[in-house]
Amino acid sequence: MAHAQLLNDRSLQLLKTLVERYISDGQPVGSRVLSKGSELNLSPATIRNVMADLEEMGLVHSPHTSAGRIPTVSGYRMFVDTLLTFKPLESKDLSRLHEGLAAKEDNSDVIGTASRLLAELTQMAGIVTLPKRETVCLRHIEFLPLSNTRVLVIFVTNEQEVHNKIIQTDKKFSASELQQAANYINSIYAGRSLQAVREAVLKELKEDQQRMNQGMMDAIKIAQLALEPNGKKEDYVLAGETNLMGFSELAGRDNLKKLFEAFSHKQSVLHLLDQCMKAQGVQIFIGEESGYQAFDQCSLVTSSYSISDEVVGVLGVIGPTRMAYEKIIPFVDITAKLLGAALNPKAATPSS
Amino acid sequence: MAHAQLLNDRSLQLLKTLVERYISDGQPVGSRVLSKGSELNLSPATIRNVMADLEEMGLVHSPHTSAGRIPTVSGYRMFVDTLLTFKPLESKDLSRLHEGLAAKEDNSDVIGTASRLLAELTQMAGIVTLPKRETVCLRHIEFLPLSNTRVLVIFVTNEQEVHNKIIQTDKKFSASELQQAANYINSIYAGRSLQAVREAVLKELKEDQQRMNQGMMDAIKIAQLALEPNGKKEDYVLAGETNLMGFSELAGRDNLKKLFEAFSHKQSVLHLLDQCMKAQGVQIFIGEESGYQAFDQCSLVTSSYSISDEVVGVLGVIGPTRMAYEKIIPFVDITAKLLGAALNPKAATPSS
DNA sequence: GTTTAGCACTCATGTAGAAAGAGTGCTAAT
DNA sequence: ATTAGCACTCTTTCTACATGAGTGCTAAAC
Repeated sequence: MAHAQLLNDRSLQLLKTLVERYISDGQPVGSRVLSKGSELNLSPATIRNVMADLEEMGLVHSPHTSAGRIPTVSGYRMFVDTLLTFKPLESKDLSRLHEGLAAKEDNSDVIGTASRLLAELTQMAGIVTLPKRETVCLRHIEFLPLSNTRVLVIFVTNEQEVHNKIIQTDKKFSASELQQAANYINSIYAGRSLQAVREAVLKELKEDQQRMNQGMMDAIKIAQLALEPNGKKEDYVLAGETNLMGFSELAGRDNLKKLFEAFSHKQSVLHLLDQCMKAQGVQIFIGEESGYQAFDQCSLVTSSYSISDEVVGVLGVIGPTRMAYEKIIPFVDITAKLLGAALNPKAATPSS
Repeated sequence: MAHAQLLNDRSLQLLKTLVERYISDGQPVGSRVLSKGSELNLSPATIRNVMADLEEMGLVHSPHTSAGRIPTVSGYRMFVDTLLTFKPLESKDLSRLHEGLAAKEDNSDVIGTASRLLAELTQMAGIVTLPKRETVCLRHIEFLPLSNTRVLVIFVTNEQEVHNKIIQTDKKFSASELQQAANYINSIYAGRSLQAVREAVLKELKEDQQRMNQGMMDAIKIAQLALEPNGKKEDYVLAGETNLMGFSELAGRDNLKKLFEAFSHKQSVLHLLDQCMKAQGVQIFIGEESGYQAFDQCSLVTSSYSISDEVVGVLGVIGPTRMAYEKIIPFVDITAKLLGAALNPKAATPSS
């Protein structure tokens, strides 16, 4: 029977124009407009037949009997995967990006800027995870005594990232003892990766206790506490959430509320972004595909970004499923590349 | 004529019950319910007369001819200023507060906790500014060379607050030169207030150039750059914004959007909070009183909080004008006191 | 066999009017 | 000064009905 080739070129062509139309108008699209709006010269009746097929295959669906069709998640998926024809970035957007993400000497808030640019230029929400390098170099470490056995640890990594934490030591140390310990650690381990330092310290603790004097022992013990993996506080910078409040399709019920709650809990969002990090290049979650109810009405277009070929973070755009994928996808792609470039240390050549 | 004593006790009593009623029900309240709901045994007709008076005075207003009355901003103002009978905190709220704001050894995120507690227990949005002390003590300072003439400055203030910034120096310094400079500054200025250090450094620069050697000169110059007032980055922690999305009175039009945009710009909010800081004790902005359009539909109940009698920040609650002031006001008041106590350094007595 | 015209049918949307309900303002009686 | 009574206004809700968009199906046309 005729069902043998349901998914022929013509159906796909029609699906494509349907999705495009729905994205631009936001209204269910009927056979009439589709008949006029497509290259194919087909009558509405024929279109209706095709539509029935598409609906049977779950690519399209009707809110009610006498409305047009709107794409389902699978419909969108097929659209972005195989039918999409990308549109190049508008040059004004491109120049805004270049201007905002130019590699700067002063380490101003590039991540924040990227997020804001994503939001501003797409009129949706922008999101950028903080870069997290696997290999973090210890540059310098410092211990300061606080009350009792508490010690304030400050350490600098990767040339200019400052971290600090408070640890509890076994016994009370004086300022000068701590100073000595820090000197010891700095002299031996500065320049090596945190990971390596951690391992070396643990090894020292286990094996070589005999041949060390008390000062070295103390230093090693303190360092061990100080460099304990830090319950990795990943984080992201969100911008333009308010843009999402303009979309009527999100406004319904407490959709918007759920979404914003997800934003402030961060947990699930981070998990979602983590998945995107694994995949090289642009990654897209449409509606329920994300697996998080709060995002049911949203699509997420992301791309990982890299510093000197090492993937260190993810950035993307959050908006209604009905978004202009053909523009957004290249946009996110380029932004990721520019951000990577802006963060690249070798780009810190003297300028101006 | 009778108008001579428009604002007698009875009118005020009626205004009070009207506001209370409107706050609890959210519906315009008419003469009938007011007649039954008040101690005074008055007929609806009498009430209507009083209402007409109150309306004439701008304390109350009618959405349309045949609806009841709702309080105007002035009405609310009169209510909170002179009519309000506070309700004590519910004991479970109180214990939640104590539990969350107990003075802790580890400097966990007390500010964030306070904000979240405010939000959670009031079911509105909580806001807390970061504490900003006038007298900040320099504890320790450190300089690290970066590329070229850039230097990473790390300084610790008030026992355990770590700050860092990057400065541009005139000439390139080696690590050991910087180390010396830091030692010099630490040995002379540690323990004194930042303000004092800044002044002393400037004075040295102007006057005593002769009697110093090159190392001291360098140290002073670097310190001067490092301690330049830092374009004060005041900030606040907001929590539970999403609670605001539940209130229908805020949802109308793009009210909510404006409000959230204000939250993310921070500027105007900070200015508003600054005003609250000046006034000791609880401060209230009702609706338009704030002067910011975004807050037109909101009320803001704040209180400054202090560390050892020095006002260092503001905290508060943001919600619809129709909020339960009689509970919120004492609540904010107590929270401010508890937060102050939790931040008090002398509370860091050894425990557990 | 595919495409199309025609037609009955469904369903959302919009309009109009009627009835109900709530609350007021005013007047006159208490 | 207070209150009962009453006419009036305005919102809300419901029904009925028309409109229009879009469909599914069938039978004719290509």
